[in-house]
Amino acid sequence: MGRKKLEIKRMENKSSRQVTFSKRRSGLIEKARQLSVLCDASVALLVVSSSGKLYSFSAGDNLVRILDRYGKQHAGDLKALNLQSKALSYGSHNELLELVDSKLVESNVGGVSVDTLVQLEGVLENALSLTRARKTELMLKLVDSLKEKEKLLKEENQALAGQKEKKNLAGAEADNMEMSPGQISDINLPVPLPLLN
Amino acid sequence: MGRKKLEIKRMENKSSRQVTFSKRRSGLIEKARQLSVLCDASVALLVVSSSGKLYSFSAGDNLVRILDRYGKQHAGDLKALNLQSKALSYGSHNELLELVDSKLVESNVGGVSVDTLVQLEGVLENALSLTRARKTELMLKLVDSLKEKEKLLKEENQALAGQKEKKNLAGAEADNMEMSPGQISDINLPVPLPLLN
DNA sequence: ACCTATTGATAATC
DNA sequence: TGATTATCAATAGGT
Repeated sequence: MGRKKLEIKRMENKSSRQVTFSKRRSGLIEKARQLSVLCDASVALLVVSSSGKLYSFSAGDNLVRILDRYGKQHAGDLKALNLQSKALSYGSHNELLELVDSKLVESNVGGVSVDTLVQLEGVLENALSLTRARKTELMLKLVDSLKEKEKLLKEENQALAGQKEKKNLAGAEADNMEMSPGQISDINLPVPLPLLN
Repeated sequence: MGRKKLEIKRMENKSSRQVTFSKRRSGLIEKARQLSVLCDASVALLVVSSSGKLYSFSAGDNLVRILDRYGKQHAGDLKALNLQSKALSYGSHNELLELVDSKLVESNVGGVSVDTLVQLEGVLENALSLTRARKTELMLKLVDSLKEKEKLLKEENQALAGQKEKKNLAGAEADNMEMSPGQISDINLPVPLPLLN
């Protein structure tokens, strides 16, 4: 559609190519918007120019959420491309993110209230803290039970060694552990770790 | 374009909405393809129908690679806003949010989008995930070392008990632990926990 | 950026 | 769905 029929192949003239890129990109975005509105759909559009500049657009839903949905349906593909970690970081706490996103969408029209975001951050962090705390608590129980067991075993061990000494007059070679309980405690993980690095 | 001018608003008739969805989706994809070929660009397109079905298309490059480029580009935005380092450092969320706030006010209309903030959420979550993962890893090491120690103690214990039996002909009352290793393993915390509840 | 001759996309219909 | 076609919309080339 234009003054001349245009073959669909790479335009050789650089300037007209740029002009066409700009025009058609706008047109594409408008079409995407219309599709979204008319048909109640969500559309995400990413365009990378030959010079590497990125243009993104979304309608009907937040772009990140659309990408996330794609990520969920193609976890295998992502894994193959070593992007799994990203997918997982979104996926595992997906519930929360969706909550956050919905709240964001809620307060979208009047401009996003930072106060709302602060509140959401709080909620998110709270939830994560809760999870961490719970996990830590349970793991600490595990560790405690193991230490307790170790203690009992050592006591029994010593008792047996004592008996052995009484009954058997030969020397004993017990207590030959490489790690003392003190050393083990020093591995000490429950301490907050530096974030990333 | 069609027999009648069509207002761009949600089509009420369900069946015609579906037909239009299908047609316009095809048209949009064709436009995307043309843009890619004519202008030597890469295009990624994700469409989610109102029923939740996902359609994806890409031209000029692999879809996942385009999405990945988006992720990197976005990371760049955050970095440009000097948020990345702060987000990754250990500072309080309030501090970070105040920074976000000020940046938002600064570049009010043109710059920072909700998408960016959502991405920020992702960064924070990622960081927290990493911390949790590291903590878990170290705690697992602790647990492993304790289990190893337990195993050694038990072995020694049994050896001593065996010696005791040999030397001392009376019966033995060893192995009287309340928790078997199996029971302890069942506490099993390293498994991802449900978020909130 | 703006203009318009033209081509392209598509709404209604079958 | 798929095909047809009267119309509307996008845009190529020019200014």
